[in-house]
Amino acid sequence: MELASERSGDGGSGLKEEKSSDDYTVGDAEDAPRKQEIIVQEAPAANTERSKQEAGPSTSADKKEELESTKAEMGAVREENQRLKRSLNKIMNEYRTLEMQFQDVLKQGTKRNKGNDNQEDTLEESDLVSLSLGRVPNNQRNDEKIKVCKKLKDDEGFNEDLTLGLCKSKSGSTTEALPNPSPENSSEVPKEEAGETWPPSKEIQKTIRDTEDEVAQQNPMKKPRVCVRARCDTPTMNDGCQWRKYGQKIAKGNPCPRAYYRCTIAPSCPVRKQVQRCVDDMSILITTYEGTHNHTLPPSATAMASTTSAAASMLLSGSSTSHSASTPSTTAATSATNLHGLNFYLSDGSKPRQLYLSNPALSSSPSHPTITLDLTSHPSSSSSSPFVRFSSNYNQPRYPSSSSLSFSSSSEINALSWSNGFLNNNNTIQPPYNTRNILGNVNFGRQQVENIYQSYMQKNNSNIPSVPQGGVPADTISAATKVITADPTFQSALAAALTSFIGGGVRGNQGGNSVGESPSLGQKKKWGEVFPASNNSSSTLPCSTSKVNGCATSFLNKTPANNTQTKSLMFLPPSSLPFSTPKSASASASPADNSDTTN
DNA sequence: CGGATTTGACCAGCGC
DNA sequence: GCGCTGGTCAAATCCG
Repeated sequence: MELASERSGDGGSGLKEEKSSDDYTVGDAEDAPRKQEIIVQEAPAANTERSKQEAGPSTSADKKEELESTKAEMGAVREENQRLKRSLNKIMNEYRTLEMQFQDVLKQGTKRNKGNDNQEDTLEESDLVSLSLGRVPNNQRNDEKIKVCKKLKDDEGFNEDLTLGLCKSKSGSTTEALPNPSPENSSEVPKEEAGETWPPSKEIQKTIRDTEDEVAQQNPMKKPRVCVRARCDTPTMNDGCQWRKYGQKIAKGNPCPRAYYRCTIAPSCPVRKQVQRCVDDMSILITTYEGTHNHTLPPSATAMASTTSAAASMLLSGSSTSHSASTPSTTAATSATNLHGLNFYLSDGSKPRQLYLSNPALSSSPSHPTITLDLTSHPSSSSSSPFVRFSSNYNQPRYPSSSSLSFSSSSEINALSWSNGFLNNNNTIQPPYNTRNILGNVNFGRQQVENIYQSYMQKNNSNIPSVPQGGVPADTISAATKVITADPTFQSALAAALTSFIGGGVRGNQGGNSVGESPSLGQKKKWGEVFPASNNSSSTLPCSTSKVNGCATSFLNKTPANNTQTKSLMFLPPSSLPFSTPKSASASASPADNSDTTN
């Protein structure tokens, strides 16, 4: 009832109409039980009404009519209920099938790699559903995952296994799920303005702003934000984009000022980012991206762009799904998201949770859905299990969902380059979090990651050179790869995320010949310029907007020392990293690595 | 001199 | 309605 009206009344964006049946079922699923309640509750109410009427002057014909209409109504609701149940069952069957495939691959991989798995992270396993493409220590691990699945399935509020970790998407593209099909969402389509130079005329700027305002008005929901947490000693993180600083403010609760940047690659690009040090750990740089690039991105920026884009899309579609909930504030909403073709199910939670956002200031915008990409290692993970984690965070009760996608190396050996590369420290100060809601937790072994990455890059005709292969059993890799590549949506989604991390490292591995970098961006700064002497973050805090600008994030901080350790995936020598310098917007384009680009 | 950065002022949203 | 806060603007300043 309420549900139906909300759904139909959501016209404006035309989004809902495009939602796949799968998406529907997510929201509907949750509502199914509620509908039953309603049905049950309705009957007595109707009876009461009838009894009142009986006492009154109404005729028996009227009563019959009313009774019949009520019955018909109930019947319709029941039918709808049944339909939803069937849809859910179908989805769950597909999910289980996929899960089984993964389990098989994992078992194969486990047999070959026993002994390397002791280093596996000891995260709150019972709370994480991990789909590991890498090494999985033992079958027990799998059992645990299955248990978790069951546990989740049994979760109250869910009529039928609604808490999916990963699910093949049946719906259309990510953009279809965007509530607001504004130009921002068409980052892949080169815009005419892309060739224009910044600063556009004031008229143009005004026009742009007006347009944005209109869009904003049409969409009460504010733009989703993608928050990237990374250890970084330099004031800003290099993300391959060109940024122009337009403001700085000291936010409440954080002594370090927050810097505001605009994307200057295209004059009309609405993308903005905020950069601030984490108040809890000054070595952590929190970069928040908002908006979607409406222009082509330099190769170096596309990786993170797709990742953040996907993350943003996840938020958007998640929010749209949440809209379907009849009582958002109380629902354990399970939202599905099409993340580059991959459905990330934002699993429920009775309360909104702040995951990984250790900087309240950055998450203070109440109506900004925020997804956090935590590139710092996880506090409770072992030293050899660095994490890169996605977590969405809606600051509203209506978005009580969170999800995480973590990339961790399972074995110490294979984790070397990863952990040393981008996930160097483990002393991240992060708020305690409840992983109960984290359902989609994917662990990848390095080799698997590389294969996925390669596959993705090939698929996308990337210039980025392939990753050198390591010594992981080929069939293990191929098996995992097979499964992954068998599902293009899964592949693309994973790749989108992975490339954002690997990209810089891989390119850098080319010893400065990185093809993917765009010299045009003027990022010709040398390592020394980027990482001025001090490794002491406190002295180089962006707080004071020092002239040091580019930051490859801590991913690379330890790189030089570790280059010799790994036989494959290594992170570049600093000199090959085109970091930005503070003094030029064009220089602030950082083709290197981790970046952001929101879409 | 042109472009980027800095920084105080201004505006809008939100909570009380 | 008022004050607080986040976000943005734009003149001043800096730098190559």
